[in-house]
Order: sequence, then structure tokens, then C-alpha cells
Amino acid sequence: MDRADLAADVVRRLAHVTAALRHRQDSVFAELGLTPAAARALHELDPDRPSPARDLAERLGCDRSNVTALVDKLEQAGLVERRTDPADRRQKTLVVTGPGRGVRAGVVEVMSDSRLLAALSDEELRTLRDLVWKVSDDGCPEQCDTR
Amino acid sequence: MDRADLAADVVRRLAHVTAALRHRQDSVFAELGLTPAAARALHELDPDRPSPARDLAERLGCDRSNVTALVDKLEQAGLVERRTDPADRRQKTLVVTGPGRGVRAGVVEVMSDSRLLAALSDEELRTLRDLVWKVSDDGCPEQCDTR
DNA sequence: TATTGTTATACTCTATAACTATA
DNA sequence: TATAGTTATAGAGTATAACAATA
Repeated sequence: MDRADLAADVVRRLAHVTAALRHRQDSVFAELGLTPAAARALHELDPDRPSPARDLAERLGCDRSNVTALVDKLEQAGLVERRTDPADRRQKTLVVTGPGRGVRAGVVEVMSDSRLLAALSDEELRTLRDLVWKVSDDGCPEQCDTR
Repeated sequence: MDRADLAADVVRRLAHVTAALRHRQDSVFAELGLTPAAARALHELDPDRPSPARDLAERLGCDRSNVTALVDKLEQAGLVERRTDPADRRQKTLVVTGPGRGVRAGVVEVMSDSRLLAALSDEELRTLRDLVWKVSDDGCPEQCDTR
């Protein structure tokens, strides 16, 4: 098998593995009562450092206008609160509530969960980590996000 | 770094790399005048073995009703033709046209393209292939598709 | 009755543009 | 005048349910 075929194989398999990861994540999000996008928004909110909606849009790599709807859902579910910033009344600070912290913990867990990698030994896992890092350092410029 | 953190790191990076891959693919699809879903549909059509729409839905892992709209687009672009199967007049066979073959070749190329992997030596690439295979063999049951 | 493809409809995600209330 | 958040709107992708033609 020559290099091009080998690389094509890797690309296909990577897509396959990531689709499976995504699939599991989305079904857990659904169990938590969240759509995938809402779950990812909650994931980006640091419960210990409330931040304005503007920042969230930036971290999600999407337009501000979408954040409105996402936060609407999270707020209706009681997971997040909007508070007008007294220092600049244009801004609304997004605060993760008590229940929000709990749900967010579930989101964080599944997003870094790795049952999929169970087949690998510790050493294989380290090797994979190094290779994937090498690829993403080199081939992933600024514009990439993790959506 | 313990195993859980290591695995979480791998998961994050994998998502990152695949997002970058997807990003590049989608922009090439756009240059070819195709939406991502239409491009993936064309990718699934074997020019040498025309098949009914039913099969395409199955390969894409989506509902038949979506295939209608996807094939509408491909047909309007002159890349695919619908032909009623004389043997079973309920079925419509999807035939990739001459121009369709050319565009499909571009889709196939970018979907197995691997400039992203350029940073790896031949040996590293083989190692990565083996590890990714191991993961996908073990951790990806039937329900996964490559979307 | 069962199946193929289609239509109608709805929901999610995302983007652009225009609006408001602040600054 | 510029910025933060919102609203209105649109397009892509996907799903369910009902329908016509055919088997």
C-alpha cells in the first residue's frame, strides 16, 4: 500500500471514529435534555468565571445571534442565568446556576470520555496522543474549532 | 498525566483534527457547487453500479425522504439521472452522468486527501493507521456511519 | 398489504441584516 | 459613532407522517 492509499485509509478511519464519538456524545446530551449545540455552549461556560455572551460566541466560533437562542434554552432549563453587567449595562453576564453545574459536569465527562479508546494499552495511547498532536500542530491553523 | 487525562486529550485532539478535515472538504465541495450533504450523496453513488434511491438512503444512514431533495439537487446540476426501473416500476435507479463522474472524482479525491497528515513520516503514518484501526475495530459498532 | 419514492411539515443549527439600548 | 444583545429571516440538514403508484 503506498503512502497516498495509507493516508486515505487513515482519513476515512479518523472520520469513522470521530463520528462514533460524536454519536455517543449526542445521545448523552439528549438524555441530559440538551441539544448538541446547547450542550457545547454549556461546556464552554466556566462556572467559576461568568462571562458575557460575546465571549461565548467567540469560543463557539459562531455568530452572536445564535448564542441568544442557545442561552434562551439553557435559561429556560434553569441551567444558566443572564445578569446585566452593572459596569456596562449593554453586556449580559452568563452565570451557570447550581443545577447548571451538575448538568455541565455530565457534559464535560462525556466530552472527554474515552471508552472508545479502551482497546489501546497505555503505551499505544501515548503514541496515539503524540501522533495526533503532531498532526494537529502542523495541519490545523487558527480557523479550526472543535465543533 | 494519568490515563483518563491522556485519553481526554486524545479525544479533544481527534475532534480538532477531524473538524479541520471536514472544513477543508466542505470548502472544496462548495467550489464544486455542492452542499456537503449532496457531495456525500454523490460520493456514495457508484458510477458503474447504478442503484435505487433506497440503497443510497441506507448508505447515508438517513431517511428516504431526504434523499429525494439531495437527488433533486444532483439532478438539477446534471450530475445524476433518475430512471424508473423497468423490472419494478416503483424503484428509481440513480445513474451518475458523464459530468457527474468528473465532479464525483473531485469529491472522492478531497475525501481521501491527506495534506493534513503531511507532517508524519511513512512509519508514523503506518503506526497511526494501525492504532486508528484498532480503535475503530473495537469501539465502533454497527450503528456508526461516516457522516 | 407491503414497499418506493414523494410531499408536507417541523426542529436544529447556522448566517446575515436590521433594530435597541447602551456607551 | 461603535458595541452588546436581540429579533427577523433564510437556508441546510434531518426526522416523522401521510400519500400515490406499484408490487
